[in-house]
Amino acid sequence: MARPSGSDAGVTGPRVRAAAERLFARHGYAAVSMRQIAAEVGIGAGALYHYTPDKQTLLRDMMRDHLVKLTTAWAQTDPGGDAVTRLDAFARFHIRFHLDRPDAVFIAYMELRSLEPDAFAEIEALRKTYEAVPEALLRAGSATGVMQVADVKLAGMALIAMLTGVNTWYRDGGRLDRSAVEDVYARMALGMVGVQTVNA
Amino acid sequence: MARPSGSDAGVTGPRVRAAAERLFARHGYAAVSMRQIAAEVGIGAGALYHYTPDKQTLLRDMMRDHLVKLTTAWAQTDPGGDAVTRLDAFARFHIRFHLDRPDAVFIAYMELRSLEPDAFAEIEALRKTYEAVPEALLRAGSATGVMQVADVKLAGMALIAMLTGVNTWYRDGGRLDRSAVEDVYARMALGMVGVQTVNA
DNA sequence: CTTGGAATTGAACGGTCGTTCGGTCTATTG
DNA sequence: CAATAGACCGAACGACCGTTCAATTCCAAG
Repeated sequence: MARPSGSDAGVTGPRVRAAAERLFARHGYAAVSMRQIAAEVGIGAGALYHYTPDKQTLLRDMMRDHLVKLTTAWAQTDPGGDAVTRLDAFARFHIRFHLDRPDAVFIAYMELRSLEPDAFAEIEALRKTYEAVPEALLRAGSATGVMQVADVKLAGMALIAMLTGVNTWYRDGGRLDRSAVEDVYARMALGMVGVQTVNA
Repeated sequence: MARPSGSDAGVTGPRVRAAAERLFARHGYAAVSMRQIAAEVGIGAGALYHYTPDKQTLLRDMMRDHLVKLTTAWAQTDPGGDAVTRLDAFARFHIRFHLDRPDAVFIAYMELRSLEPDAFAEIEALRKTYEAVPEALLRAGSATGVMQVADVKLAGMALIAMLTGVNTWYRDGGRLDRSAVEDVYARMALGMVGVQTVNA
């Protein structure tokens, strides 16, 4: 037998990427076999090669897609205006975006080491593009004196690490919902750079 | 041939653990073979089994050692006294301890998924023990009113994520040395919970 | 100087890996 | 209704996996 009824590249392609994302996030790139991905989709291992030239490209494409979406989504969300408003918006955006796609986030952070040199360089550049966002924002707030930032670069890294950390513990249906978490973190983010907020 | 001259379990054992730690951190547990570890130590793969019953135990022991050392080291560093002093000390301690053993830290954070259920439960419990440290500390500062903490649990997680994040970018010989990094982060940690520090 | 245990080798086990490919069937096009 | 394009199967490739084990050699104790 071959080519079973109902087969359709337009459907199978996305399912391959989705299955790979789930499995890579759960078990790690190296620990997941092409046969496992294929089984999840319900096809033979050989058929995967209609959708990706190899396993490495599957990973690379998934990381690039995530990072490109991340930066373009912020560009569309950035409210502009004063630095405090923008920082508040950034903190909330980052948490929301990351909580919406935990698997992609996990992979983008943890599988950098699984990338071969070319792919690593590409992905690393995209990551740095996003890291420049809070940095520019803090620099602006620092320049106008509304924020007290001892070191813009460090504060930017600290901010991202703090916000991304939400993904390690947040679970839907827990004590706080997403918007409550956003509130608490936005306030801490502002406090971190010396902006006091009302309502203790 | 067998048993070459100079062989010594007292020397080889630690070298096996060190090689495994380096390789697991660099490439991930699943991506490292017993043969690679053995080659790094300069012995055959079979000889590894004099030092560990299996690969999984190698990982488990390494994670347990790290987390036990982490909590006992804080117990010996905790200055006691008021919450602000202790939080400052905690931030500095966490950064220093983590920068001193980046491989062990990386593994403890990233290879939880590589642990089989029993091992996972043990390691997870140790991790929670340490996470309770900043939480208790923030609760104390919040109770006396010297800190403004909207949510103790979240602030504790945010603090740890922020501090651990230093490991992702810090390199010796960079723009700032360790104590300068400690200064900046300790200040941000205090700001995060509403404690303003002098000297903007 | 002998002897026994410890450290190690290297071959071997069954299994899985990523990837290739010839053949086969289905859906679509003309 | 015939032909073509392409989705898929399943077997096969060589390589490597974690682990075991008999054989071998070295070191230390008596």
